[in-house]
Amino acid sequence: MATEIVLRVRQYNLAGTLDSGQAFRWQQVDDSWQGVVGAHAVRLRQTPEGLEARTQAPVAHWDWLRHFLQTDLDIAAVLQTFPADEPMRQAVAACPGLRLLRQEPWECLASFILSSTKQIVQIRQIVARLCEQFGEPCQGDARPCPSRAFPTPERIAAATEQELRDCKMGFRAPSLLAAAREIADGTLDLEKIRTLDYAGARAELMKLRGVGGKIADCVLLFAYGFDGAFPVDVWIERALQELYFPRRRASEKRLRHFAATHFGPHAGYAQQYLFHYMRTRSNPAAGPVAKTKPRTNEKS
DNA sequence: GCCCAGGTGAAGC
DNA sequence: GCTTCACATGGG
Repeated sequence: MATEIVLRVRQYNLAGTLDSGQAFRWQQVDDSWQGVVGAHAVRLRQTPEGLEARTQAPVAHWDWLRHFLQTDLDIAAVLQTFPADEPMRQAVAACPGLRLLRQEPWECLASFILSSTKQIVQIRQIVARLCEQFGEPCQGDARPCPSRAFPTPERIAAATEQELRDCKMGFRAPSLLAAAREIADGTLDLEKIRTLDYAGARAELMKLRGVGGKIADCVLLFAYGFDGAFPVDVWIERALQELYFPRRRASEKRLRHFAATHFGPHAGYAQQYLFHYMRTRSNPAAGPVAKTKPRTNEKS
């Protein structure tokens, strides 16, 4: 049993990865990142050797952490499959070592149900309230700040809509409640999703209220490892429009088709680099990003 | 105050 | 098929 390990890994940008809008429970504390993986409260730190991890309570092994962080993935091999165009080159250069995590499906699904038309900072706040309210405390001494596991579907299913709304999730509360109930009563089997192909898995998730194509793709990519899933949100739509179709307005359907054919077998990875690039390329001190509202056929 | 946010679903044409 | 709108809430 141990509480510390160093995971030797290269080309891993821990801060970029934990802060890139795929997971919502990681908080920077000094030079470390504090979060919860399953039932484990853990603190991570980037070192020259790799990633140093410290858990709140002793653990028998570290497979759960390697899996979550995907430290065994050959990122160089993934990058080689990206199209050799200028936007991708810049996106990768903007955050070398950016990775995809492999999250627990329920937590990922629930988090992204809560994500719609919310800024990432607000999603974090809602998820934090939800965990504080309904999550089981993690083992070990949690001072100074309490750490809790993500609440189970059963626990959420047992809550009232008003209790969920009290976590400030607004109109997303009925969707979260319905999803929790379907999983708790076995109507939806999140483990079975693993056995389906991409289209089948996506269709299965989209049966849930409040889960459309975008959220389904996020869950397929961030929790199930469908690398071809390519979530298109407002940032990615803007990225594709500006970087690949600068002269004419492309329909959403056209953008989706382009995304599905241009970025290769690890399109989801490419998407994450583009997303992070778009979100961070503007200098906050220089003011907001120029928001060009999509127009119908700008005259050049 | 105003605009927008890792959207979705329903209603209108 | 496409466009518009409501839906809660809060950051900037």
